[in-house]
Amino acid sequence: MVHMNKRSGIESRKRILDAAMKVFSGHGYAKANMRMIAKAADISIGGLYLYFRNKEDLCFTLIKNRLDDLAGRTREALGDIDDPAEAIGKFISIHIKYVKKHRELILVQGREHGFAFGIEIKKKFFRSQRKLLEDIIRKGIKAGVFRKCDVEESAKIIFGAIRGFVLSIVVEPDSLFLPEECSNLILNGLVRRNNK
Amino acid sequence: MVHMNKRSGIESRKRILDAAMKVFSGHGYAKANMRMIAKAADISIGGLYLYFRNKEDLCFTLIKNRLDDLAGRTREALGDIDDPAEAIGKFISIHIKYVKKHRELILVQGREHGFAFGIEIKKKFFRSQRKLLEDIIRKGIKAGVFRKCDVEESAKIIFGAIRGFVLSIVVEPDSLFLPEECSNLILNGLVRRNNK
DNA sequence: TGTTCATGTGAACCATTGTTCAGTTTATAA
DNA sequence: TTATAAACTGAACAATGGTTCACATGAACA
Repeated sequence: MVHMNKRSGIESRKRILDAAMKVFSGHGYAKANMRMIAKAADISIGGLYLYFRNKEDLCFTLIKNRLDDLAGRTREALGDIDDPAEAIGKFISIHIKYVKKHRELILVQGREHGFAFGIEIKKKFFRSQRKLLEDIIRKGIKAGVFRKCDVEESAKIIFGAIRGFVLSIVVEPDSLFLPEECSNLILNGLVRRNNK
Repeated sequence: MVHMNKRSGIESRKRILDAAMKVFSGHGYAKANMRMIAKAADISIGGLYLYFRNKEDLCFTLIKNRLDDLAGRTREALGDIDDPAEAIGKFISIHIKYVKKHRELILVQGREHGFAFGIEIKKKFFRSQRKLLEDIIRKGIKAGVFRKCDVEESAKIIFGAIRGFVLSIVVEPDSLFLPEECSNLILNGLVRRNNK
């Protein structure tokens, strides 16, 4: 056995995160174990604990990174859009595209294992995303584009629907869920318009 | 210790299912263990295995029962509704109400533990529910009430949205998600109608 | 009374797994 | 070369938990 130890700490940490991502994704939190992650990261079991307090901390870090990333991308993308309808469409498409790219980790977050870990961080994320939606809706109503409605409740419902799209894509990766179709439904509904 | 054994088998099976429901609901699949279920069902650990092959089989039976029940209720409720818009509303409200009643078990199904158990049964359930939606949409288009659209894709999206409502309610039981508001969005969309 | 069998028991088995810690290795600098 | 500390190792520990099995119980019946 070749000894490959003595690498830079920062690099090892990254390797562990990458490996953990793969292992958690492939097996889920409960069935993934530290030995698998250690092997995948080409480090010893004990080595893992140099960089993460425990299994939970490791998974938590993974989730937090992803959520922060998505939140940042969303804010950024919405920055230069004025049309509320277009903003809603963008909001939806960002989320759908993000899922298709990071399907694996979302599988892990699901409901996996006992309860509440990372629940706080997730709730915070959801709240901030909903706030963005609320801003768009308020703007849309003020501009006369959207119908008058309870802004908070609507944002909650729309974000709920998006969560459903995300979940469906995660569970059935082959299903289409074209962003345009999804936002078309949210924007225009199922009922036929008079002027068409 | 009083010996309470020698009860009818069928009754014991029911007691076990009730107990399992409570325990799985309260702790999730992974953290629930056979000892807890045995105690809650007032039976011995070994006794559990007289009625269910293993932990998975026990949980699977629970889920299957619930899904069959919901599928039956849906079919029944939609039977005597002709108006497509009303049918969509009913479909949504049935699901939302069902979740609020059986929140616990849905928590268990989530994504819990490794992979695929009960996945087949769930997929079958989803397929059949989507079929119901497709029928409603097709009828609505034919009647000129709904806009022309890809029926299958629309059903998938709407069912996806409903899944999101369900998930949101499960995770945040306090949130409202009024059925009327939800179907209003699905039916009419966010954008303001001309005639209003 | 004695036999049968469905029903029930729970200690014990065994595999798994998160975590620790006493010790090893190597880069760096004095 | 030697000392120091950061990086790393993996056997061992301790707890958990699904499952089994040899045995017990009691209702029904001959």
